[in-house]
Amino acid sequence: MTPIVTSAVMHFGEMGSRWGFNRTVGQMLALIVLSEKPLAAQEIADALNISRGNTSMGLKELQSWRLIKQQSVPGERKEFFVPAGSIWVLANRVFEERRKREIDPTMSLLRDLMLDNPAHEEDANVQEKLNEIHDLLESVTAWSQELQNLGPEKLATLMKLGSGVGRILELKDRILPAKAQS
Amino acid sequence: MTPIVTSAVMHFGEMGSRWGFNRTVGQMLALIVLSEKPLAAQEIADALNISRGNTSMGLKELQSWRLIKQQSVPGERKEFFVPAGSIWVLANRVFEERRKREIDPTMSLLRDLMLDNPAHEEDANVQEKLNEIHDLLESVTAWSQELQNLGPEKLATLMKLGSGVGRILELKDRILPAKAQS
DNA sequence: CTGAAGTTTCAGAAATTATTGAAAGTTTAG
DNA sequence: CTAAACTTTCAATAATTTCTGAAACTTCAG
Repeated sequence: MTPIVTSAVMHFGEMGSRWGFNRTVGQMLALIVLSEKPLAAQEIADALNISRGNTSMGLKELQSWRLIKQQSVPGERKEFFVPAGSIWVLANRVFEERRKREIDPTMSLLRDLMLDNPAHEEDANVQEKLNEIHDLLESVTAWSQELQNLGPEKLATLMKLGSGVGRILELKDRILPAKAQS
Repeated sequence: MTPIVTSAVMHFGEMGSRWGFNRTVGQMLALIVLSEKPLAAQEIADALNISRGNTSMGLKELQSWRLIKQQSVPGERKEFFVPAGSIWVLANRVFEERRKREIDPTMSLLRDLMLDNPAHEEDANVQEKLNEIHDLLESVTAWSQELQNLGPEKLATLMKLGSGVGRILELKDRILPAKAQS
């Protein structure tokens, strides 16, 4: 590993836990993404100085996040690993996976609690608050979906618009009917 | 605590670590948000069955996230705690705080690495990839800023638009000049 | 079928993170 | 100033998470 790669790998390791996986999994991801060629499990273990067993578990986890995929190299017995797609794809996968783990279970619980009939009078207020949280989470997830569907280029266009989005929004009543008309 | 509140508090505890804080901090946040009245530290410790010391640290952390604030109740010696704002405000704070911890350090490192002059030839490719990651993170954070500035009502409007956003985007060249003209 | 090359599993060890509770600190009423 | 009421700190301990490495497993060439 060149010094630059080493820095990046170390950093992704440290950040790993904040991003939802552990140190070694973070390092492994960085290594695989930055590598020019497919990497074998043993190469990864050697580069990062971790046990072969740990490497195997880490690869399994990265696959469960759909961030890497196996690739057979003709003539070679062992399996090699490469990123599951472009940076944009990988970022989307992380988002999606985190949504599944961080938001979906909460939305589900909130829905259930809202259906429970209140056992106490103070529950009315509580349910209202839970409802508010639920709606907010729903909005945010629906929105991030929308952005994902746009793809990176359109996202960039939208970005350049900046606060212009607010302005467009004010105009939408004028625009959309016109569009419907055509 | 009513059964509904208990369920919610427990759930926020379990999710806590995924959201960036630990179990008890998650429980404390839920309790404070769902409570109708300001809560004293001792009440929180009792309700959650945790030590007074742990409570104190948890409150400190919630304050560092700017999710709760202290409130003095006239005639009372002790301090009480209430949410730092509406659900929308709290959600924004969590987003912002997480961005600071999860994205900003990485962007900063990536910028530095991109400035380093490559020691090896294979670094050229690596730097290109790092650059790509950097730009993506930049886009996403700028966008989430934008959404935060819009506020909840406009976000809702935008939401209803759904995939219409894509369509509007196609029209923007027609719209924005018109706007500039007026 | 055999064994070499490779991978996965998992019990225990190591490392990290969270929690307690007692001691030290702070604030205020009197 | 003193003492009661309350809060914070932090060393020790408990709980949790991660990592290792040896054993079990799989695959395939010969």
